[in-house]
Amino acid sequence: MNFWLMKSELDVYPYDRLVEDGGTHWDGVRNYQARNMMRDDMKIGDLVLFYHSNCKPPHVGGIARIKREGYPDHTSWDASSNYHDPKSTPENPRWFMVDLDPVTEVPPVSLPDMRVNPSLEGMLLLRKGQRLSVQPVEQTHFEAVLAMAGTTLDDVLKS
DNA sequence: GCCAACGTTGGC
DNA sequence: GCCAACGTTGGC
Repeated sequence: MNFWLMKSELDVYPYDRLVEDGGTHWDGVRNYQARNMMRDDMKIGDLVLFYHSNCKPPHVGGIARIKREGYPDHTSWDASSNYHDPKSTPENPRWFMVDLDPVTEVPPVSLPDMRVNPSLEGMLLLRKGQRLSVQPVEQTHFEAVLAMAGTTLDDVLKS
């Protein structure tokens, strides 16, 4: 199993919405690194730290799970979509997405708290200047974030 | 609102 | 294939 972090702006698509919707397809990612991870590396059952960006403070607010592996992002060839890319077609899709399910909400684990936790040293999220909205997370880091939220991997897997 | 970091675009 | 210009991300 692999572990990931996915960013969502709090006022655009918060974890609450993922719960209300009973899962969602993660459309609109238009970055090649992020695309490659969604298309090639994310597997059903992988766990995701759901990260709220653009809020004070930014924080992990929930855990999600990959429900469906990478497939073409249909919004990329939808001319009426904000995410439209004229270079992407159904025959030759350029962008991919995955489906996510909510697993459990967690008490907010804030970015400043994560920054000062020695067990998170080296975590991609904490690197200066990183902007990737989809990131791999090492299992030790994933578990350390869960510990900060007062839970464990075992508990999450059972929920 | 600022701006550093980074990715993309397009002229050459 | 280089690189300047530009746009975006996202913390602060």
